[in-house]
Amino acid sequence: MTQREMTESLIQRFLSPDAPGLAKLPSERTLAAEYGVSRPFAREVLAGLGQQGFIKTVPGRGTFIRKMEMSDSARGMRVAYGQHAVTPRMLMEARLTLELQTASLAAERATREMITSLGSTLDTFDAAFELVPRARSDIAFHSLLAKAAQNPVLEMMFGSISSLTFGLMLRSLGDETTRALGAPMHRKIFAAVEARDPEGAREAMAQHLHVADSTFGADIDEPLNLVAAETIKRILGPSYSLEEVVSDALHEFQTPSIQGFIHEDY
Amino acid sequence: MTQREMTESLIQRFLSPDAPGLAKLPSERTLAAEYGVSRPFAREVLAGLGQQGFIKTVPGRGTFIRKMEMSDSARGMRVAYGQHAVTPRMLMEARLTLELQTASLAAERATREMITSLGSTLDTFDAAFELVPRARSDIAFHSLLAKAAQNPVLEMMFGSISSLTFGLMLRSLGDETTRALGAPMHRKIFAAVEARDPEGAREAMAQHLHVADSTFGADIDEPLNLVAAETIKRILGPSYSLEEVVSDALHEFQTPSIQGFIHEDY
DNA sequence: GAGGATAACTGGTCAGACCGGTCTGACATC
DNA sequence: GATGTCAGACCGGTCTGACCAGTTATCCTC
Repeated sequence: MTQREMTESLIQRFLSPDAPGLAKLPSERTLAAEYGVSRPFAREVLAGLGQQGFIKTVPGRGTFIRKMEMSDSARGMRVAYGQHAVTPRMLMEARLTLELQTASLAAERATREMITSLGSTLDTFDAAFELVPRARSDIAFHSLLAKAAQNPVLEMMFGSISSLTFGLMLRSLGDETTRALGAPMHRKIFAAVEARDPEGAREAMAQHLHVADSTFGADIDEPLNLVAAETIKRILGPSYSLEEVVSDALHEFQTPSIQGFIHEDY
Repeated sequence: MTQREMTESLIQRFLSPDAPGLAKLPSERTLAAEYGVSRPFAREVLAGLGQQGFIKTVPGRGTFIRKMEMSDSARGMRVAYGQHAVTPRMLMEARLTLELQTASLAAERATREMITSLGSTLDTFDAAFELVPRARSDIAFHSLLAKAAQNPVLEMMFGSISSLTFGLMLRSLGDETTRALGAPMHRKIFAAVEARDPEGAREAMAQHLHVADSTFGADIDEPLNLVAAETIKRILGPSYSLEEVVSDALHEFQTPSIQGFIHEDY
C-alpha cells in the first residue's frame, strides 16, 4: 500500500460525487487498521489531503469532508506561478479572453439572486475607501460574475487566476484616477447583466479591462510575483496568505443559497 | 509552529522564484531540528507538499524541488470537478472560449521549434489506431498549442481542464466518423499556425471543436465524471490515474528545450 | 427525569527504533 | 600514482507505543 494508492482510495470513497454524503471520515486509527498501515502513515496521507483543502480535521472531533468551491482551486497554483514569471500583460490577456465570455454568459443566465449579490458587492465596493477592502469587493464582483455564468469550468478557470488577479487589483486600485474611471464600468457591466444584454456586458467588460490596462506603465512587463503578497503582509500582518484573503473575500460576498451546501457546519 | 506556518515557510524558502536555485532540501531530521518540531511533524508537512507535486522524495537521497509545469496544475482540480457535475456541454463552452484564443496567439507567436513539435504530434496522432494513444496525442496537440501561445496564464488555464478534456477525447475518439472528420481539422489548425495566420487558426479551431460537439447526443448533458477514469482503468490497469496519463502524454511530446529545466535529474 | 461525573473516543505530538538505499572517504590494491 | 573496494554516515520509509487535550456518550447519582 503506497501513499498514492491510499490517497486515491480515500478520494474514491469519500470525495467522489456518488460517495456517501456523510461529512465525516473514519478516525485515523480506524483508517490505519482498515488499510493495514500505521497511524503515522495514515496521518501523512490525511495531511496531504488537508493541505489541498479536501478535508478538515478538528481535534477531538474527527476529520470532515470539505465541499470544494471551484474558486478554491487556486490553492496549488501559486507555486507554479511563482516559478514562471507572470507579468500583468499576460494576465490581462488571459482575463480578456475569459471575462468577456463570463460577462456575456452572466447576462444570459444569472439568476435574480445572483444579480442581487452582484449589486450589493458593488455597493460595498463604492463604500470602501481603504485599499484591501476595495480590492476584496472588486475580486468578489468578478468572481460572482464568473459564477453567474453558470458554468463550473469557466468558474474554475477564473478561480485559478483569482489570486493573481487580486494582486493586479491591489496594484491598480492604488491609483486614484484608475478607480475613478473603473468604478462606473462596474456599474455598466452590472446594468447590462441586469438588462439581460450579453453584448452590452461583453462590451462594458472590455472597456473595464482596458481601463485597468492603461494604469500600467513600464511595469506591465515586470513579473507580478510577490508584490501583492508583500502588500498583504504589510497591511494585514504576516499570518495571512494571499490565497486566504481572496478565498475569504469570495465567501463573504456570496449569499448562503449561492454558496450551496458548505460543510463548515460539521 | 503550526503545519500551515511551516508549509508557508518552506514554500517561501525553497519554492519561491527568488529562492536559492538548489534543487535539494535539507533532510527531514535537519528541518525538524530547525523548526523545533519532531520528525513525524515535519514529514506530514513534506507529505503534503509532495502530494501537491511541489517536491519529490527519493529514499536514501533526499527531498528535491520539482519544477512545476503549468500543465501539472490540474492535480488538485479533480476533486472539485467531481463535486460539481461537469457536463460535456459546459466543457466545450469553456474550451471554445479558451482555445480559439490560444490557437490564434499560437499562430502569432509559436517558435519554429514549437511548430516542429506540433507537427510531429500530429504525425503520431495519425499513426495511432488505438484509443488511448490517439487521445494522448490529441491532448498533447492542444496542450502544445496552448504553450505555443506563449502565455503561462493561458497555458495554466488549459492545464487545469486538461484531464477533463482528455476524458472528452476518449469519448469522442471512440467514434470513427468523428475521427475521420476531426483529423483534417488538426492539420488545418497546424497549417494556419505554420502560415502565421491567427484568424485562420481561430476559424479552424472553431470548426474542429464544433465537430467534436456534434459527436454528442443526449449525453452532452450527462455528467462527465468518472467515465474517463474507468476507461483508463479498464485499458491501462488500476495503477494509473487519469492525471498521470495526461501528464505523461504532455511531457512525452515536448522537446527538451521546450520543457525547459526540469529537475528530474537531481 | 435531570444533572453531573466518568470513560471512551477524537486528533496532535513526540521519542525512539529499525530497515534498506545512497553517498563519501579512507584504506588497500594494482 | 591511479584504481577499486568497503565501512560508516546519512537519507527517507515505516513502525510501535506513549501521552496530551479536547469532545462525546454513557451511566450513575440525586
